[in-house]
Amino acid sequence: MTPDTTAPLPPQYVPADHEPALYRWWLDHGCFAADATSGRAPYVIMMPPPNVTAHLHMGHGLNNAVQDALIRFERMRGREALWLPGTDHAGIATQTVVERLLAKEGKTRHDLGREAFVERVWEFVGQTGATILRQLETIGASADWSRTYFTLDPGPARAVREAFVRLHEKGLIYRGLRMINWDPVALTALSDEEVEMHETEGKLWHLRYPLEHGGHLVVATTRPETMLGDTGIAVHPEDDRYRHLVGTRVRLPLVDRLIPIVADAAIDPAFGTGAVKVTPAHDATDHEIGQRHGLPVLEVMAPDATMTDAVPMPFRGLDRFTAREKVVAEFAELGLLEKVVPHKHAVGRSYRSNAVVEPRLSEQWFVRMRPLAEPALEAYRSGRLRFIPERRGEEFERWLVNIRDWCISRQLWWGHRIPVWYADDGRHVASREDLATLPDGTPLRQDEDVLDTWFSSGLVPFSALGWPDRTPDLAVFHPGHVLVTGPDIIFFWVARMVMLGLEFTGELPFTTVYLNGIVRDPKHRKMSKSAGNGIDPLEVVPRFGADALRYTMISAMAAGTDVILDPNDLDTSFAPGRNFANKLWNAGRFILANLDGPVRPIAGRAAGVVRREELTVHDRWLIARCDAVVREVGESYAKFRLNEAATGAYHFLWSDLADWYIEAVKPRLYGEAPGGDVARAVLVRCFDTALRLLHPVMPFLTETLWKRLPGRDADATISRARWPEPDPRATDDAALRAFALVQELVTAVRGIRAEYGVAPGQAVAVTVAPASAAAEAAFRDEALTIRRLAKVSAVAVGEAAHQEGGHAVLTDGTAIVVPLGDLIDREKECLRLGAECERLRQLVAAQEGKLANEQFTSRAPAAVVDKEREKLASWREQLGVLEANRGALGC
RNA sequence: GGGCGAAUAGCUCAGCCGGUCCAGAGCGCCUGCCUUACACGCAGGAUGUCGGGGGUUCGAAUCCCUCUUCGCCCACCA
Repeated sequence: MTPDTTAPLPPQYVPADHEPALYRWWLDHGCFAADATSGRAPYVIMMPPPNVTAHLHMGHGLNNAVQDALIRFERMRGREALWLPGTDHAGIATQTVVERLLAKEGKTRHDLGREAFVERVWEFVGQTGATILRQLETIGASADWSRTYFTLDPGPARAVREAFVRLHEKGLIYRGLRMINWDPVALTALSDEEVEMHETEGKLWHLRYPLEHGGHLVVATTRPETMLGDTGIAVHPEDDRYRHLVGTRVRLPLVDRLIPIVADAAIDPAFGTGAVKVTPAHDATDHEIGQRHGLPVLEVMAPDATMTDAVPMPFRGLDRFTAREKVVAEFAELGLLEKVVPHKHAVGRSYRSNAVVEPRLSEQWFVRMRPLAEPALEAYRSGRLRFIPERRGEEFERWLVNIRDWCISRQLWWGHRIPVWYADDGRHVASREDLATLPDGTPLRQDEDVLDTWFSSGLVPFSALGWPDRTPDLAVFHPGHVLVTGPDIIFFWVARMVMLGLEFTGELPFTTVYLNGIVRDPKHRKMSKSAGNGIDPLEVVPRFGADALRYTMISAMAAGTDVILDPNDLDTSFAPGRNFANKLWNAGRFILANLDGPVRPIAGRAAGVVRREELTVHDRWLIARCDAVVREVGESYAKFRLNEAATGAYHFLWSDLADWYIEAVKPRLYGEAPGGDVARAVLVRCFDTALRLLHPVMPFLTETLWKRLPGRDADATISRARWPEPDPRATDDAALRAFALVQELVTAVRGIRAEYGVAPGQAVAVTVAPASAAAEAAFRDEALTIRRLAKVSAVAVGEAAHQEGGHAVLTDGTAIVVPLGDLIDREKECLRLGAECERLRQLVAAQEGKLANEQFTSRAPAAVVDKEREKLASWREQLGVLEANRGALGC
């Protein structure tokens, strides 16, 4: 389908009339497809695969808007741009969601069985995955959908097995009984990163443990229920309070078990009572202490965090928190509860189920991280890998320095099943599918567990391109360039990609990590569906348009800073984008409506090219401004300062082009002044440039308008148009200065008009006393502009001081007066001029002081001093003119 | 307990490897305009001890120290 480029344009931009059709047109014309055979320098961005658990929210909107802006920018710059999209199977998250759905039907996954359950999850992700991709389309994502991957598809799955096997063969993957983080709701092990620490106002219970031979010892604990599993007491070896007790025993209350008191240097004598109960089965530190002293490991808590049969009857089967209360109550009853003190401490919770994580001794698979971390650290420290903003790199570094082994097995059904097979005797015999039977034909049993989702995500920069095969895509599009993601997954994902990429491909998967901010509500809470403060992009796009959404977000976000949006006031939140989109639309509408016939080129050797002599001052000014903006915006994009790029183009379009140039040029377009064809040429050329500069941020609107500019054939697309480059020939300081004076003059007259309440329709006269020949020429050349924009009947050159009227002085010292007859109140005018003189006097005095200071003139750079001298001269000039005026008026 | 960041107009924020900032934007506010592109607009305007204090410097929103208030990350003190 080809968007209709001939239909009349309505005065208000209605995004829904253009965006969906245009997106389809882009797809049909292969605008986003990357070509591995083009030979052009590739530019690759790996899309952080959204979880298939739910629909996208504003955070995704922001993240993908940034990526799309970067990829479109590089595509226009001629790179073979590939934005590789995908979705993540999100093991634990997805399984949790589907289990909740099942729970509503009164079922558990065990009712279905593994195979049927997984089948069910596939159904679910088929729906959400499709929805997510459609959402990305609605915001204009120029991803190469032909290469879309899903982390559980056969390709990535093969990569996962290959990676596992290689790490295993290298001795970097091992299985072992370790203290791990256990989620008692999801019933699975978690990695350290998957545990979120929350500061909690808890309690520290001081419990008396009777000594075997009389008296008692007090221990402090935040988890009294674990005392049922105590197998020792530890004190610091140097602690004089307890030194004599080391080697003796206490009788554990409620359980009636004799346990030894041991000395261990890990104990901090200053904390609590200096005596620590040791529960080797349910605490990491305690486990180490227990090992050092040969204390038994007694499991008192089951995987679901209920108390096991290893505890005495009243506690057996109780939930851990019920057991806690009961233990405390019993201690109180027995007079063994010394005291309870408030205690703030960090409690770990599962990032998916939010359950309080329980340390648990468990047999799991681990990746030995130290050897993988070293090359990653080297890459960062050598500067080959950089972060924006930079300080995020320090977090990355610190994490790698303190890295610990990664628990990668999960007791889930949804995910990549661990590629390990066992014989019946429990021997682990193989890690390759083709060896899934023993030589004698006995079938082997595959490990029941699945891998941490992040194991497969960590491979996507190459697994999505066909690795381990040496595909053409892999050869061309790996390694990639920029990764754009949120700071919350630096460790989960970014670090793993870096380490695994270096390990398996020998290359960094990207060289720049751009961390975008987080979308928050006005109370600075992170937006989320569960908190009820989310904004749905699918609600915003139909109302304001994808371009408005994108512009609003990008312009509001300096690198790495958060974006605040009010979900209760979308009109205000998205006003900047909405208003600007409409402005752009109307500027385009105006320009297109005022074109008749072919438009002459303004540069090059083609026939009919506009000669420099044909250009007016405002023509030259706009061209020079445009060139400056091309320079600034290009640099801003290249430096990832997207907010500066967006707002820079915004001000050029709105202020320079629309407010000044279009207004100045109307008489020529309407045939009331000569040079209409030249005006059209300048207008089209600069508007075209502005559209290109804005295209990465506002793809739909810019394409819609650009297609209608003269000389475009049906298949032309701005998405692959050449990015504007600065043109040295466009530099024109004289024109910039001249038109700036005209602008000053117009603004001054408007100010005087408003000050004296001149009716909007009433023209006034103005007399100017130009401070230089250049100023005089500018006012003469732009007389029509001045007359139109300031509603002036005639611009007279002459002595201004003695005239009655509103006075002003421009920065170059040009005096102006607007005679206003009866409207002028001499007293008021004297006051105005007096105040202005006073302001200038102060500036001049301060500046004179500065320049009289020898320290300044001798130490500051000459350029700075010159600049300050110029300022002083300008202020003196202005002051002199104004004072002369006051004198002449008899103030 | 360590480490880091932020505090600039009523609101949301730019600027911050010192002078081009006599401090900017958007939104909001005030005044006047439906001027044949746009009232999602045009023109004009008001509003800031650049968190407090100290220091370095000829010169500081910008660098250093300190305090206050908010965030974030890391951490096995039970």
